[in-house]
Amino acid sequence: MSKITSSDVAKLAGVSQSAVSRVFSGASASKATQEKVRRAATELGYRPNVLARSLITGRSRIIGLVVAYLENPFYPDVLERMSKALQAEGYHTLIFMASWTSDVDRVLEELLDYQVDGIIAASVALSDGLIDRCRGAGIPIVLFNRGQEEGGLTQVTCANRAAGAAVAQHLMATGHEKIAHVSGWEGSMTGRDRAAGFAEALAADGRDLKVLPGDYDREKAAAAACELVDGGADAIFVGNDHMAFGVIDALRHERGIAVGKDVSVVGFDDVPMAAWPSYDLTTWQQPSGQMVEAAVDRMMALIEGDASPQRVEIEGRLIQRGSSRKET
Amino acid sequence: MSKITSSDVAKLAGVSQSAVSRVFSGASASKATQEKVRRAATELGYRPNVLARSLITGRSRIIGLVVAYLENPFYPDVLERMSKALQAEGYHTLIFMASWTSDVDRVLEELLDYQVDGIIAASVALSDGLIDRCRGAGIPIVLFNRGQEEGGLTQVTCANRAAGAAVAQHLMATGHEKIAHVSGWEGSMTGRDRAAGFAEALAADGRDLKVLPGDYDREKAAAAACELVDGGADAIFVGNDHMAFGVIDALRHERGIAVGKDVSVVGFDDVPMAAWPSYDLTTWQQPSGQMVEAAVDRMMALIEGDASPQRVEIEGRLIQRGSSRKET
DNA sequence: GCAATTTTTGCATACGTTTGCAAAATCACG
DNA sequence: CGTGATTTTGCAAACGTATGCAAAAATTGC
Repeated sequence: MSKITSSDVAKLAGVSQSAVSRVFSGASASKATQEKVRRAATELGYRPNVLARSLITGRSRIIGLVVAYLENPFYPDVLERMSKALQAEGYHTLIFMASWTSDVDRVLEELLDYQVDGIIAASVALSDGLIDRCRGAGIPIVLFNRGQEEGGLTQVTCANRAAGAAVAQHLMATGHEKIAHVSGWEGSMTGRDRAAGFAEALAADGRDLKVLPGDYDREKAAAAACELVDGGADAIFVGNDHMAFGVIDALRHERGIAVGKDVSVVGFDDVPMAAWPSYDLTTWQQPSGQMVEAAVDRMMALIEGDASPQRVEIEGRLIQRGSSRKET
Repeated sequence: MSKITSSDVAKLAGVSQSAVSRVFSGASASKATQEKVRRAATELGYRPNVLARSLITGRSRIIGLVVAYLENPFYPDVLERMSKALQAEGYHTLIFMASWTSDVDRVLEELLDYQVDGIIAASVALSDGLIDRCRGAGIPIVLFNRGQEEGGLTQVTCANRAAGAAVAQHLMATGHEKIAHVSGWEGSMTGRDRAAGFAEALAADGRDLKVLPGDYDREKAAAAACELVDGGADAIFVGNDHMAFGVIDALRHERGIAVGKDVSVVGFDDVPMAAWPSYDLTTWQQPSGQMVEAAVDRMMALIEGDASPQRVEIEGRLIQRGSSRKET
């Protein structure tokens, strides 16, 4: 049973505890002591206690990552990238599942108890009270793939509005007549922006648009799509890939529709599965790598203190595949 | 800028700092002080500093979760459940990505630096040195969905051998002649057990078996399956669902094979996607809920100290769907 | 080889809690 | 109301580290 402390190492190395601390925290120390301390440390198997260190430095090198649901494969991908990117910066990830059932606030309070150096909220809305609290405690927040009007928070998203518009342009250019939309969740700005951009572009061409809510739910989206097609739609823009797969399955297997011929389906995200031949989904690519990079970069800047809240928008691009008609 | 400590609360409440501590750590305190302290605490917005508490109690209420890759949708599901289950027990999850590129050991050392109360390793092998180290430090380890001969560790897996055998029985009973297997990774006991059980059951019936390695990689598995089918196979058992989807896609779109008629494909895991009509995959169900429950339960017992290493095997069952022939 | 300067070192304190101990307060009960 | 038993309370010492400060050692210039 071991609890090796810096004092133990100090004793063995014949130096003071402070010397050991200095060697491991990278402060100045002579070659001689460096050597002695390192030797003693490896002999005893000593490693500094991060918690004790945090207590005194006031920085835990822990980032709290709040994520709502991992059913949509976009988020596991983001989680993996995020965790690795933070690891590379010497930070670690304390993860919190904020299923819309449990209230986010209580969960976030617990996060704060761990003295996290920052919070990244992926696809989760934060209450104003919480935001104030974090600001008071000097804990930076970065919103990932979710915008929020209030709070003046740093946020990293795709250029959703422009993307929605671009998808609309594409569908019009490829000769679709009755264009419809299965939207995300009304409470998410991300979803609203996509829908708004899409609607604007159609309106600019004098077309009207039928929208049904999908709420990021596969089944609900599938049902909505069926209803839209029954109403004569020949193109459906779906709020994300995860729903789009459900839509394709339903159209194909419940309605017997040839997706990509009779009806075009376009998704959003470009998760790996979108490239699989069974779906071959035309979709707007959200470059998760770039987005994660930006989020981590902003977080680091905020922690260093030399940054003010900022809205980062990553472009992305349309990936044309077989689920949508190519020619007019 | 706030850093409200128990002393601040004590001052406001007119009691000693220890009194505050006692109220928040659930020790005995009179109704009167309870009241005074709580009032003062909420007024100041005080919450105990978990790190400081951990330093003295020696328990961080953090569990380190090591996970290799989230590409296989089985793991996001597990991660979500695990994190929630631990949250419910008052623990939190520090996540570590151990991509086979970065060496697991270094990553785990960092985990230990955070004084985690336990480590759950999902689908990751631990070096003997690491295991000794953890045992020395009294940190319990639970292996999830991965066995390990050595080390005498607690592990939670599916009854892989029996499951493999059952799949073989099923394929024989439904009249398949040339049965083949795309295996997982040789380095994983989980994969080896499934393959072994499968092979044994076939051998018991006097049949031989062609096996090609899939290494849990979608593309590699797809190529292997094509090769097997070219060699005349009429049934393929694939080491997990994630690979099976690749296999189905390849057979269907590259070879033009009617999966479920010409060739049967059986997977392992029963991830949600397996039920989607585009794949409709016959597969062995690993009850992730039960497995997570067992893993967390074992972990709690180990932390309490009243448990010895144990191997838990969850049964699971075959889910018959359209990717395999039903009748003989 | 000596004074002036720089680097290295140890001492002591602080970080925000929990907890053993003994004193103080409260309670039960004749 | 007094005595003994019980509960509540404050004091002070931990937990394992970082760091300001002053003393000691090493380095430099001449």
